[in-house]
Amino acid sequence: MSNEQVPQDFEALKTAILQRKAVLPKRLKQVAAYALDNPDEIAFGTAASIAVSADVQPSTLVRFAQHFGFEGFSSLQQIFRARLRERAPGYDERLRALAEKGNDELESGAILNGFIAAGHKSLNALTSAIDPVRFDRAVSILANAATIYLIAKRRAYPITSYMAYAFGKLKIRCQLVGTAAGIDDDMLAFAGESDAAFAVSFAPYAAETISQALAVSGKDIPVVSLTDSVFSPLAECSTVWFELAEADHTGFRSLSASMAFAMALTVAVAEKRQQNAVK
Amino acid sequence: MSNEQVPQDFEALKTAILQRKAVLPKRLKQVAAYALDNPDEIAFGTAASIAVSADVQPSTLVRFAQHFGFEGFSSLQQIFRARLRERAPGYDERLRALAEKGNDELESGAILNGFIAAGHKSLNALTSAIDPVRFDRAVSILANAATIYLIAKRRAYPITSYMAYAFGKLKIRCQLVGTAAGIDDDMLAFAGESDAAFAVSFAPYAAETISQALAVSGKDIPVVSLTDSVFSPLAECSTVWFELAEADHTGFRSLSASMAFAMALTVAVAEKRQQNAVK
DNA sequence: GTCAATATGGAATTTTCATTCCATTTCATT
DNA sequence: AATGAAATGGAATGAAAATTCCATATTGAC
Repeated sequence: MSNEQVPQDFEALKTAILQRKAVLPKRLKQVAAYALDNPDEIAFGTAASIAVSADVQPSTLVRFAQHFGFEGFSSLQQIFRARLRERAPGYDERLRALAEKGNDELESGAILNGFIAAGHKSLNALTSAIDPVRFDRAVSILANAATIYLIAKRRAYPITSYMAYAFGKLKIRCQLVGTAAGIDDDMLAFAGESDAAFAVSFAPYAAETISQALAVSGKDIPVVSLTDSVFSPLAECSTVWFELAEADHTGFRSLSASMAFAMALTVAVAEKRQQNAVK
Repeated sequence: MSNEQVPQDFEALKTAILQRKAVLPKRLKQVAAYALDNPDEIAFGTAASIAVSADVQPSTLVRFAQHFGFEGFSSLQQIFRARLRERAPGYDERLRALAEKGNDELESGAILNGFIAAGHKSLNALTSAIDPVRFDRAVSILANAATIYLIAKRRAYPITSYMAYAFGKLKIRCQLVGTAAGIDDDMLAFAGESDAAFAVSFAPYAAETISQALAVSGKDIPVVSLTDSVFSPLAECSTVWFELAEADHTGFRSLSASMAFAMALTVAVAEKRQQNAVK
């Protein structure tokens, strides 16, 4: 519709979607979220099948495509297919073999294999999902903080709780926000401009996590965050944020990839601090 | 046409094609070569477009698929699509890449890759380390418990904290032991013979975890445990125990595999409870 | 509250595509 | 060389899919 140019690759499309997501009408926003969260489905599905799983009409998909300047759904789909084509070669067929083997075994064994497979998948996704430059920026921010505030509730809490343990061992000052609901805000009141925060939240986002991250960023304290969708409210109030969708097994998600990410961040921060100290 | 079974994944198909390549008629051989050389084209193209670039008739593609036992071209194509969905660089491949270029990349990026690789390695080890029969026994024990006591400190604490969250969601009664040091023992005093405990501890073993596990097992309460060595004091006082060594990156360990294990155990327990309830 | 503009659902339409069918060619066997 | 069987090309068919269109619903401005 607009005379802006049509996105030619996935990155450009993603940017365009994010830019306009706030202005999009309800159903189109729904499609936008679905598309960015399930790019593979768009690549392989048919308009009808996608419509069902995104819970919209097929015509809405066409409209969505046209809103972004494509001729129709099909040409939009090309972008998602090209993205898959261009992924670096290298295949891990083991995952599939593993998933198959599980079936005739004991049911609980199958469950274990399922989570192992999901873990592998998540870790693989992590490789491509995290931009090293961005990661490095996040590390710098946290490395320069006097105190690192770790904000997470519920499903995300184990991640920061582990980071708190590791930071402690590494002699880096941090404050775990997320235990007793009452005192959290009091702790955050101490945070100042020389500090930084790391917030984690997955859908459905804990309201407290969001409001605390907002409060902190409102005080001009840099916020690094980890979340599972580009539409997360955390993304909006963060200096640097990462999208990491953990693969699920029968609807349940483990934290395999998140834990790897958390540890990498923790160790990288410690490393950078040491470098800074030497200078 | 043969009554061999239809290949279900790309590897099997590839093997089948290579095996029969010599016996294939001219045009089908041509298709075979094209398919293995341009798998991406098969995945995304239409029969017509592929026919043009492979220089055969569309009908030949259908025949080719049927020769290998598929119903038609479309079902063959599914194999090629599945391959793209799941393709991801293998962890050993990544390790090699990491070792090669490691230096000129950003250091923090290398750290992340290191933890991802370690995660893959740990998950792989998990596959062979856990005996399904034993796992099933552990599941039974915990499924029959009125209340599950989750015992863990320090590095192991995030694991049980996540299990506590998941059990809560699944409406399974559990008690997290490991938060405030003072009240732990008081909580455990309530544990009775209809309960069970799950203890996690890695070297250097937290004294409290051990003594609490001992106390519980002394009351004839079954204990399932997760630890990182056969010499762990936890192994001695446990009804069923699992050894899980998490791979490390430059001396630091993440919890990728432990988290997968914990989730598998949690979900398997919930599953078994549901089964028991139906009977 | 009214009206216009925009968005949405769903059926109707058109296009695209895989598959089938059959006439013709190629190949192996004698 | 003759014959039958297998393979091939290409048009015809019918199914499936994307797209369009229109009636209805929703939203926002005054």
